[in-house]
Amino acid sequence: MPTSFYNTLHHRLEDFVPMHPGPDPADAIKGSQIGIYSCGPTVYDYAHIGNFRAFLFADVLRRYLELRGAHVTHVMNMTDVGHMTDDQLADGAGRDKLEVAVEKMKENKKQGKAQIENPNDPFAVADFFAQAFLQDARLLGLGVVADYDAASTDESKERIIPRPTRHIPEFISMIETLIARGHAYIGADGVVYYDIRSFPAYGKLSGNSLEQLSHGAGGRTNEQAAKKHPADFFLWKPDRHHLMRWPSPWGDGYPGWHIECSVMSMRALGQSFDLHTGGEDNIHPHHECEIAQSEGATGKPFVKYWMHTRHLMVNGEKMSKSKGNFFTIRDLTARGFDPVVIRWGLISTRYREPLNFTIQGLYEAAAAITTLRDLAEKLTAAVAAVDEAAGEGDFSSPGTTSAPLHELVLEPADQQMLTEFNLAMDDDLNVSGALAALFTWANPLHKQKKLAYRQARSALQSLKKVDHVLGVVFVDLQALPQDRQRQVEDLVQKRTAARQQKDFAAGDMIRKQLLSLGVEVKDTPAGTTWRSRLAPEKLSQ
RNA sequence: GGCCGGAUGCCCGAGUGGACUAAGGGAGCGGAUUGCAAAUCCGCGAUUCGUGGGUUCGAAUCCCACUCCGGCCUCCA
Repeated sequence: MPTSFYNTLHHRLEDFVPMHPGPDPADAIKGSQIGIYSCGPTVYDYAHIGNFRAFLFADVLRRYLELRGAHVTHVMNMTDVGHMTDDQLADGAGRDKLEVAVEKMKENKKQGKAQIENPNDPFAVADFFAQAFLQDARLLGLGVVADYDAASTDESKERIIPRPTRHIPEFISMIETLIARGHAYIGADGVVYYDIRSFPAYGKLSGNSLEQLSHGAGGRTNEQAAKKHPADFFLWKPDRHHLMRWPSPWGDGYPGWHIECSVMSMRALGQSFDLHTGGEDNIHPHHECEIAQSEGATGKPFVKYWMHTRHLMVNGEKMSKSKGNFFTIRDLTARGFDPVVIRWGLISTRYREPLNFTIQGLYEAAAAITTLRDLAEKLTAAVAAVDEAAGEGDFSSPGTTSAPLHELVLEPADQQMLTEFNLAMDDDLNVSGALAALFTWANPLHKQKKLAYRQARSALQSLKKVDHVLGVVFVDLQALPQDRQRQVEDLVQKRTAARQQKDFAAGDMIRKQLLSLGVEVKDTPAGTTWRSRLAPEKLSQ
């Protein structure tokens, strides 16, 4: 069963074979070294769920390859160079986006809701939103950010999540190379342009020909006397008045918005690497231009597999601020949805299908995750009971058990589930199909009253494996704030007291109160327990 | 105008020629359990896959036409 992905470069499903395969000829992914570069966020504002769909798709890809035994080096940029807002004059007219962000910050400061010390400093503004992004990404469990946090030096962090403003000299040097190799020229206006006619493959990724591009009916490839071809794009633009600017051989100015990914990806992953991901809007022009730049500069094939995710819709419409269907991660967590729910909502639809995001969908996600977490709890308890008796210690933390997890021989049912899960994932990351395999497996376990130790241990191990990809079961939920926790415990006690006196009306009232605090109680023969809900109380009509 | 996707039950969403009397999740309904809940258990629900043709022994799956929806074509994940 070959692993296949849809490669945008060739517009078809292709078997995935890593450039640096593992030792086993029957399974090239196991033990392979795989480089992935993902187009990351721009840090002019808070990232929204649409952005995160793209980042999470890359995360699922990366985690699945890890599950298959690959050593993945995952790189994601964070664009902090201000690019332009105006699409009518594509070659860098209009206002700088960071300039807009700076204005907004200044306005906030005036209104007393200052977010940073000096809102005039574009670097500080970019840094503010970069930190906000990292926070959101941690909540959603992006592996690349975990790598970043675990990295011990600034340089290693910079390889994992590079920031363009820290690599300007490298951009300049690549532009010089492109000029030297005849792929770039200085226009009559002093701007350095890429000469797309020097790179005949330009347009391959999006299925465009140069002919079509020059006659684009969108009318957006504006004729400019300074350029040789209307679709030539700029690499460096001298502009002494630009907010962020750096010295260069072509005058003080700023880089084009494609060069950063060419430079930073090759810097971390080498001149040729396996996978490059992004949103579908990146295909043209961004990735098209990246290929032209990178291959123009090195003369080598740049990326083997290009993967792009479809855009996200909200309630059947394009997400936009004016329609009121624009969500950030903090919007949703503030409403009481746990980040795991958001993660599930964004990954459970296959990346190449358009995703219609709804609040209803988040409730469904919460229900599905709760089922799996309940099962995990049951399995863990069954295993812990025996381990404790045998003095084997805590199974849930690897390394403390006498039998390391990876040496376990799995039960046939578990093995079958993993096989089916992988089969679906091998089919261009069919997450929905993979989840079906998981639930089909989970249901009988749920129903089973008593679990044998062997069975529970094997099942737990299997669930952990698939959760390496899903990242929603064996992760901590958002903790209640201290004061809220005390309030909850107090209420639970009051309820227990009321119930002991058979005052069920009072008890039920308190249960409702707890529900509105995001907490549900469970009465068992052993007593009352409570836990946080993954989704807020549904407003009843 | 060019290029590219999509349409499956109440909702989300697999399935791309025969094991489909269509996976899985959610919501719903009836019953068991419960002080009532939650969780769990048992049971129920698409003779049908946007519409119309065609190919085939056989189609959700292939072909043609049509309708509708969405994306990209130098802001965008």
